[in-house]
Amino acid sequence: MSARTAAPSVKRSIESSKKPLGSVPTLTAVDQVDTSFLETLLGYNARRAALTIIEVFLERMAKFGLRPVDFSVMSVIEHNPGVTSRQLCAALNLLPPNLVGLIQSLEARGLIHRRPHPTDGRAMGLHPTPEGSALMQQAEQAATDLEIECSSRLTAAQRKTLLDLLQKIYL
Amino acid sequence: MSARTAAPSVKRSIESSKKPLGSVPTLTAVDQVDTSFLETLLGYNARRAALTIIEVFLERMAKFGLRPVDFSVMSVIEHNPGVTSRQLCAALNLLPPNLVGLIQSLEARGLIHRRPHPTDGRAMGLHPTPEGSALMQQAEQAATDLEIECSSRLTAAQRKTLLDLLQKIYL
DNA sequence: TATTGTTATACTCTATAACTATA
DNA sequence: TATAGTTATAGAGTATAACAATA
Repeated sequence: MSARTAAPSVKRSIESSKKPLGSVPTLTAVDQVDTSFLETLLGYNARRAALTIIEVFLERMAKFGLRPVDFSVMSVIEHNPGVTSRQLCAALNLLPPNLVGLIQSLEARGLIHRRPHPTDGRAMGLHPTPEGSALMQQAEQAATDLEIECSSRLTAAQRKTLLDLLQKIYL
Repeated sequence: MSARTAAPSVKRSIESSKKPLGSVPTLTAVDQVDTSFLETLLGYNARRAALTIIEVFLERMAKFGLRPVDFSVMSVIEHNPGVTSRQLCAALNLLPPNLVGLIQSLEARGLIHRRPHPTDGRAMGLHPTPEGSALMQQAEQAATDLEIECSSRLTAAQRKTLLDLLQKIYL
């Protein structure tokens, strides 16, 4: 790690590499940016990795009209027909107000429909339509494909390890 | 309750041939939400893990007045005095317009100052003030501490493995 | 002509408070 | 009283286009 002493390729008015506290600030140029400290932080690395994958996700999923959260919601509905909005929020860590428009949009597109909950009159069960199921079958395959591509520098065993370790953070 | 629990919490992928298409839609209740498919996706897991850590980050860093991006920017400036905005954008994957207000805010708080770049008249070198350096020394320690807490279910070796694997995704 | 920093702006995402109807 | 779903809205985060000064 080359954290402490900045490595200026272009030194103009530098006398020494140590920083006397009262001295006039030196005008240094940075040739290569050192991010080694940030790279020791899980939060930073997890966020950067997530955003990298999501960027590819957005491109590939555009043809399905599914953003990441749409995809997650549809996937949970597909695998849990009859799930309620409240359950979706708990499972995906979403806030109820932000789910309302999303659900309405999916219903308007004919991908899901809402039916009365069998026991709770306040709740609505969310079910995939045949069109929604067909779409998700394609979308989940596409998601799996792009994930493999994004982790092409990992072996299958490393990929599995990564999944397990990440889940130990948030589950 | 007497609900027909047609949706077991841990189930195989059944659906396709088992669902008579013309049948009356069943009103099913879901007891436990199955998110096993999403949990096979790196993007989903990385995002959930990142958000979990960032949530703690926001709490702990509030007393320093540093949000995640503020912290990242200050950390890079601290370890790379004289770095330019453009270099910051490249290193942290930020967009220049979004950095302007952030830099102005940090400067207004007396945490950094901007000085002419030694060779490029268009650019400004970003330098930490003594106050900024002092703040970051505390903030980086706090960040390291909370990271350790958030990964308390991981051994030191596992934590290192996780960092390495995440960097293979985005670096 | 290309790049740095900047302004203005729009769009998305996320968060909070409060309401309704049912439990 | 508590919960499910909803409405309205505010705030944060992220995106593109265009401009002036400098390379």
